[in-house]
Amino acid sequence: MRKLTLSDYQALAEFRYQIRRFLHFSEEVVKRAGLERGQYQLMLAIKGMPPGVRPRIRELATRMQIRHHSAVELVNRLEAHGFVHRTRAEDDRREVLLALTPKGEKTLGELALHHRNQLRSAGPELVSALRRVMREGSDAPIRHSRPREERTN
Amino acid sequence: MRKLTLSDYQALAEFRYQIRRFLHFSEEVVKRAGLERGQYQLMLAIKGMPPGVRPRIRELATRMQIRHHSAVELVNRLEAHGFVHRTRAEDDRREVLLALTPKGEKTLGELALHHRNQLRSAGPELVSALRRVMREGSDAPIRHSRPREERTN
DNA sequence: AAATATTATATCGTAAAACGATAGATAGCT
DNA sequence: AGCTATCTATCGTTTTACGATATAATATTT
Repeated sequence: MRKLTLSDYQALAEFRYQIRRFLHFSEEVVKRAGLERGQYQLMLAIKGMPPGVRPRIRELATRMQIRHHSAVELVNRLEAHGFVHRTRAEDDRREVLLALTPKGEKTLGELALHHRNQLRSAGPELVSALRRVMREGSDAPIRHSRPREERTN
Repeated sequence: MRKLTLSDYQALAEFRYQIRRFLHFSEEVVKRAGLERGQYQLMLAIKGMPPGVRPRIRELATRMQIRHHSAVELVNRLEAHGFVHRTRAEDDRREVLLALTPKGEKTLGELALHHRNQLRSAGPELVSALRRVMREGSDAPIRHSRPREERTN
């Protein structure tokens, strides 16, 4: 808990590497489909919104962990390209509700499928990298006597 | 395999959310320490480089999944702030080897500790979100008869 | 009901991080 | 030696998010 060992650093670095690999993959696929990286994620957030939550701008901003006005800009671009459309909420007319257009549905469907497949194959490595971060330097003392073989590939 | 169910989308979206939460946390902590977000990661990559690999620019670019010249710029800024220093490799004088300065070591140490603690607490959610992505829509048919309760919190 | 505060969305100018194109320097090959 | 590949660097640009600020609708207070 006090200080980190070299193995801790390696675990953290490996985890970061795995995340960046996934994100990099994502960016590639998304760009090849003609979208910005955030656009896919926002569409996914709309479609995959937890049940019972209305897809407002603010809600999406939270899910994206960005400021609401950054979400606005993203939605502007998505709408301009016909992936999404806005509708004012009837009850609270400040709210703007987002929905995917058929075009958006189609594009999202293809991209999401790619992503799931990628995660199916890259998932285990990601999990084990994270597990190692969580495990390293735990209360249980590290067995220096028999260092575990860590394979990078 | 063919098409995605709503549950698939929710799983993917939840996973993305968890990742963004972690990255957002990271960015906050890093910025509060006066660094850019990439700077911590690059220092981590130097320190946590797999054993036997020399910390060249190119190697770090790979680990960061960015172009080498983006890594160059990052290193420029890191060096300018005294976190890192370059040395030419003796044998191959094209190579630039990176090393952390004492200041860099100290800053990295603190940040890495925060990150590990965060991953200790947020890790399980991340793992389960990923697990769900991997599991959903598997060969095993989905039991529509008794829908599983998914809790979001 | 008017005044005020709060919440939701939007606009504008700016900054940071990465990129593409390109250059320069060293090493390896024939 | 000359050609090619590799490693690092520079420059100008794009992208993405941000801060500051604005507008509109709703809620609260007096």
